[in-house]
Amino acid sequence: MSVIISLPDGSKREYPAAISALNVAMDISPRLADAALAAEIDGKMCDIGTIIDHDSELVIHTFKTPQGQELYWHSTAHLMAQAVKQLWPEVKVTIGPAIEQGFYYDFDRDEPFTEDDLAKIEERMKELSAQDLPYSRRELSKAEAISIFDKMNESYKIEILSEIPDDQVISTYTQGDFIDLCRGPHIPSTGKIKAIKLLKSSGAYWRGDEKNKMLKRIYGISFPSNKELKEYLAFLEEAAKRDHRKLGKDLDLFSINDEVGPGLVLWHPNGAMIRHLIETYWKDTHLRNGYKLIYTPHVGRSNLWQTSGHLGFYKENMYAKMDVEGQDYYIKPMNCPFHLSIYNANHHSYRELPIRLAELGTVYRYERSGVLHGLMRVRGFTQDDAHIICTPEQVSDEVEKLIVFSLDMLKSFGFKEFMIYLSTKPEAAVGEDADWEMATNSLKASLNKLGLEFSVDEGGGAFYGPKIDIKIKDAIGRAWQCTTIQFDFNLPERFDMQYIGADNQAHRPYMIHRAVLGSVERFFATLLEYHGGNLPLWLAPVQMMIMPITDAQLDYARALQEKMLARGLRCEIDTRSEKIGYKIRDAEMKKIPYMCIIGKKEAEEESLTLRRHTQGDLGSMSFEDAITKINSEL
RNA sequence: GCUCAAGUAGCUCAGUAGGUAGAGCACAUCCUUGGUAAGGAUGAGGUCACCGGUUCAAAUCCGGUCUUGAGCUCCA
Repeated sequence: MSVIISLPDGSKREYPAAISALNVAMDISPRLADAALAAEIDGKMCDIGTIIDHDSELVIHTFKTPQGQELYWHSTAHLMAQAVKQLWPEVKVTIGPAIEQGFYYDFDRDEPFTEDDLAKIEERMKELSAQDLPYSRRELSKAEAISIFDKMNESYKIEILSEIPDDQVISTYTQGDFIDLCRGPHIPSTGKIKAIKLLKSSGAYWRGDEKNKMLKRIYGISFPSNKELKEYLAFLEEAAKRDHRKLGKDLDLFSINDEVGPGLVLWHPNGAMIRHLIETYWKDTHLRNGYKLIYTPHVGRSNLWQTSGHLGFYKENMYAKMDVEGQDYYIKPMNCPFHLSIYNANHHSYRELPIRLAELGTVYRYERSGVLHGLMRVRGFTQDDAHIICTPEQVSDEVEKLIVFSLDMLKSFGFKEFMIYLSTKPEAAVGEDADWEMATNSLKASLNKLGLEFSVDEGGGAFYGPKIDIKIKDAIGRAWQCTTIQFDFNLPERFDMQYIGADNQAHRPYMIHRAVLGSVERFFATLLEYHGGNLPLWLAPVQMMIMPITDAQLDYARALQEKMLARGLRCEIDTRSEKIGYKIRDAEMKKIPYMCIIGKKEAEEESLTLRRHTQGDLGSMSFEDAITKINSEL
């Protein structure tokens, strides 16, 4: 009985009898066999040693495929657990999955793992890797599994087992003296894990629930070669340099201080200038795209929040009420109720729709202290908020415009890669099914029409409507939400919003709630990290520094500055009595895009010498040539 | 909010058998007027996060509070 195996490149191989995936890999090339970590047989992930006894499609996974990496890191997590159990037998193991970059394992241990502990564990892992222990799979019944882990006093494993259906086949993986409950598959042996680095330890709740016990988590990463590990560590180092908190301090952009309060941002002049430029651009773009700008108060009476429902479902995130002449007021965590109040101030005809109300609205939310993070998570922030109120017929057109509008705006700040998510109806939701369907479909249809790739988060929508989120990555690959486009079936109802249709009847409009940048603070942070502090010329707070070689050129420098300012360039002069090298170094470190150096020669010729940050000397030229050159970059 | 770690000059950091603080950069003044990433001298600058305790004596040891960081959880 022969076995025909189809490979991803479309080729087929025939074998006279059943054969292991590893042997097929060997047959293709010994190098592949060496790199092989697991097999995907007819779409199912299996150990590389799995015997194939019928015609199948086979994919061999190595560290080069995402699935291969995942297994590799998962197996490394097992290796780490083995090392920990050998060093501290009393520690209980819980779970240890692979994550996007590496793996972690949660342990139940009273004392935290110290730096020294991590080093010890890493050392032991290397020893175990050198022993090249095979990961061997064993299938057994639930009862058998329970008895094994019960003997080892691994109560967390018992808890996991107790939740698995009785008839399901349970598998364990053993390497050396370590046995773990695991679905698998795993890499063939510990020897494949060549380079290991344990990165940090921290606390984590059992099953992510803060009512449960706090476990001790260790994060790590591993690679098939030291070279790859080194590259990864270098990447982390590079990323740290781009951290917006560091750049914010170095470039004197913003600060957050204890006296003022955590999560509340102070914008210094340089940061404020960048923010001003972002906001001005934002307003212009919105006006050009049919939005109306509005302004609304920072506080509002409690009945407003009663109507909106925020006091019911959002109270935990709101600051405590304040008393104003016996009335309760709240500082706003959202802009929507104000925007809707503006809509409701007048009667509206279907002829006016869509109405697009936009505001850079500053909101305050009480965030738990542990979640604050630079400008990314703060307690007071400005949403680039807008509400689009339209008729059912206008919905898909509006959604499509909105997606294009959002992506265009993000692109104009230099961003190129986005992750798009579509979130659909959750279990508990308000609104008619027909509305949900119509809204979700128009979101999906628009994304498809625009040829955009997106992932669907089934049931991930807000209770009041489906949404599209666009995320941007920060320096170390963490994704942060910027754009959110959300349907809202809740507030139009609660605020009894209406428009008069062609039939002279009152109708309920559709409402889309959206933010493109998300919040100015978060966007500013991602922008800064994305550009590593080297902002595009149009966003640089100081675009040019004029540097006279000696004091003799000061007058010429001032005249030049005036001419630059008149042409709209943000330009300053370094008048300090320092050498040119010193001034240049200073301007380079402040990441000022253009340096304009003038000495005796330039003053006599009425010319200037330009230098571009990150590029160096551009040579001497006339004032007009310099302006032309600079303008070409704007 | 929880776990762990940390908080010393504007910034980056030294400072443990407890004995009332130190460097570099930045800043000020003076000298120097020097052509593409740090010229020299002098000086000023600190309630060692805050509150309490132990001690003859606390940046240092103990307790509490605040803040920051890494996570958990949550979100723009």
